[in-house]
Amino acid sequence: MGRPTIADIAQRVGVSKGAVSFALNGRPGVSEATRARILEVAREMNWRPHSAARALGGARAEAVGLVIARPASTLGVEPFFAQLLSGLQARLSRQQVAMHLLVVEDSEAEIEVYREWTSAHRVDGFILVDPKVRDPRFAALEELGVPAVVLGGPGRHGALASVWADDREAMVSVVDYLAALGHRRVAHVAGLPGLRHTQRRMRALRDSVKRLGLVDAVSLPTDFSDAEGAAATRTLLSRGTRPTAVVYDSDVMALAGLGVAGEMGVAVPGELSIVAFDDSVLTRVTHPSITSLSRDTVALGGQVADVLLEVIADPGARRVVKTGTPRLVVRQSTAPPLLAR
Amino acid sequence: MGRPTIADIAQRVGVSKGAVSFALNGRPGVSEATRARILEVAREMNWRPHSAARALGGARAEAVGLVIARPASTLGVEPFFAQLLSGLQARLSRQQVAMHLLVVEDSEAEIEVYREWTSAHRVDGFILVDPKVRDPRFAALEELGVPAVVLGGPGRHGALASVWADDREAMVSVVDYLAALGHRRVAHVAGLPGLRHTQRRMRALRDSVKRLGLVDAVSLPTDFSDAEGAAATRTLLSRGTRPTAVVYDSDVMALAGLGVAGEMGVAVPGELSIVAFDDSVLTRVTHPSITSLSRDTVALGGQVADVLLEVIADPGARRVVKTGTPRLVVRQSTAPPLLAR
DNA sequence: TCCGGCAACTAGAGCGGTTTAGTACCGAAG
DNA sequence: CTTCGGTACTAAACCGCTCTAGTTGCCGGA
Repeated sequence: MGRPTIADIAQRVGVSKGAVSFALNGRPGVSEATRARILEVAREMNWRPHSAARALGGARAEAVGLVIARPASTLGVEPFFAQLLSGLQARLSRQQVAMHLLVVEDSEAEIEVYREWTSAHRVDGFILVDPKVRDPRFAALEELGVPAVVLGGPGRHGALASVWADDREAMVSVVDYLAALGHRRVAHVAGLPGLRHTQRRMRALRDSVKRLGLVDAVSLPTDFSDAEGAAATRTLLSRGTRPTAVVYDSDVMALAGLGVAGEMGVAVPGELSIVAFDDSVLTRVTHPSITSLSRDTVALGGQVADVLLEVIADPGARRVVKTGTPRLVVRQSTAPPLLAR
Repeated sequence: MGRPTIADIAQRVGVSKGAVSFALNGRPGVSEATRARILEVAREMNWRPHSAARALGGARAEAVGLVIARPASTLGVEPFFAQLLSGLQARLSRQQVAMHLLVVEDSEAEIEVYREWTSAHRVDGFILVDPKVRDPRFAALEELGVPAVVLGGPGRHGALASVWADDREAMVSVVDYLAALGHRRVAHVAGLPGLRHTQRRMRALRDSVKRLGLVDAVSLPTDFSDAEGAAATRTLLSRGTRPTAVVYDSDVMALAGLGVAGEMGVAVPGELSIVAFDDSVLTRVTHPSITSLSRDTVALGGQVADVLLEVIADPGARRVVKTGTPRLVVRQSTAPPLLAR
């Protein structure tokens, strides 16, 4: 015989399948004596629920979906995703909720996966990352009527819940700090240009530069890889008038930039100050250590999980949570520019 | 009406459910004309299979499971997992196979999850990581009769498939290299002591030291965290006779060790050579850059996925794949010891 | 003309649960 | 003694799909 089913239990106890179902799900309809007997036999027979069968009946899948439309290789490069996963898992696994993970080519494929997993009751909700400027995924998810939470904001995702950090404020605080140190030419090695938060950071930089009367405000978009981060840094440092400070949209790129500076004989922080927009082990252990905007990505993952579980429990709720604004942790890579004028 | 089912299609086309099922699954039993008509209506109605219903009938879940028994926080710290995931995803998503991911407390909980997901047809197979010295998970998986591949080896996992790298040979090559440079006191900041590969590395170090007639061969176990890596380094460097070279079981710990050396005024590589057992962006971009054993973790993930898919396709197959031995990439953190005697 | 064989299709059981409608029984109230 | 109401339980439908055992109709061959 294969795995025991409730029918097997029912037969052994001498009751009907229905009674067994009631007993196992702790709902009324059986006496305490019978319930105890059924539970005992179930344990004895090593019975376990068949989630597919439950799903057929319309029950929860006890899983959430995370579909990422990036080249699979970026998963490994950026600590961000790993930490996010880490935070998500910490919260989800406490409730015995699993996570369905898939990396796809593009948003179109991503939407297709949303459709499939939803109609197959494979997951109870989705986590949407990397919101883009005109993002077709919002509408798709709303149309499916499936619980979802958008990581990154603010607002404007229709009725979807979201968890977001204030990128604008963060960028402003960085530029303010650099300006206060005496920097007048600040450059920005940005991430993927299609992403909303990249756009927000670029805009915040431009606005700050104007407000503070600084000279330069170039933002170079990249794909977040160390290679493009290094290339962008090389471009910036090869110019006639170099920036005296560079803000990187990720810690990996900042690290790569630091390497390029060393290679080109540009002293950090003497001739060039470096700020990373993301904090991790990497920024702490290098020499010089890198001044970073620190946000607790693991905690962020936890919050996202929380909000998603809430929305799943009560699909009416529209939660928009703003997480703590990343705060600047000053380390050795920033200093007043030597040649301030 | 909710989502369309094959019954809806059948009604619309004017055939039976069975005919629709045959048509959609490309099996004989319907004429080409009918098949075309059914496929068209299915597309028109935006039909998608309900995987739970299929799973009930015993079909593939088109998903594999990865259950990790480590504190969720380590996921974010170590590039290893992120890269592994990256490689796994690259291969799996090509076949539209998803991944069920869960982080649990301990091996016991892990085994329980194996039981549940297996009996619920939630996944078609498992990837087992971090094989331990006396590991109850092998027997559990075999008993369940579910396809699985063990990452780490060699052999001795009963009938389970495995993918492994030769840790012993790798460690030997490191110690040989250090000895050739003139080092006589080599220390080892190891990973979790319960893991098989940690044991193998420790044994390989002891054997090499004996074979080469070196002086010292201490291995300090840690939990892979940067904190314990730093602490272990502090311990080693506080001794009366310091090691002149330290081998770290992970890149994060090597980085932390490098930081500690700087903090204690120990010159690298002058007074201390550092080797990392894992390669990633981290080791490349620091100053000095760190000599590392480089293995392509992303490719490793791909191989694991391949083997698992094979074993799922043909459960009889017992595949044991040995991946390329990590090779030493020499960078700036290793040099002959200044005070060789 | 009749029969065998095959292609094309149908009916319906089955997968493992959940859930609803219905039944049997019991004690208390009228 | 009947009636009511509640508890404890059963039988069976149902979820969406797969798959087997039939059934039908048509064609070719003797």
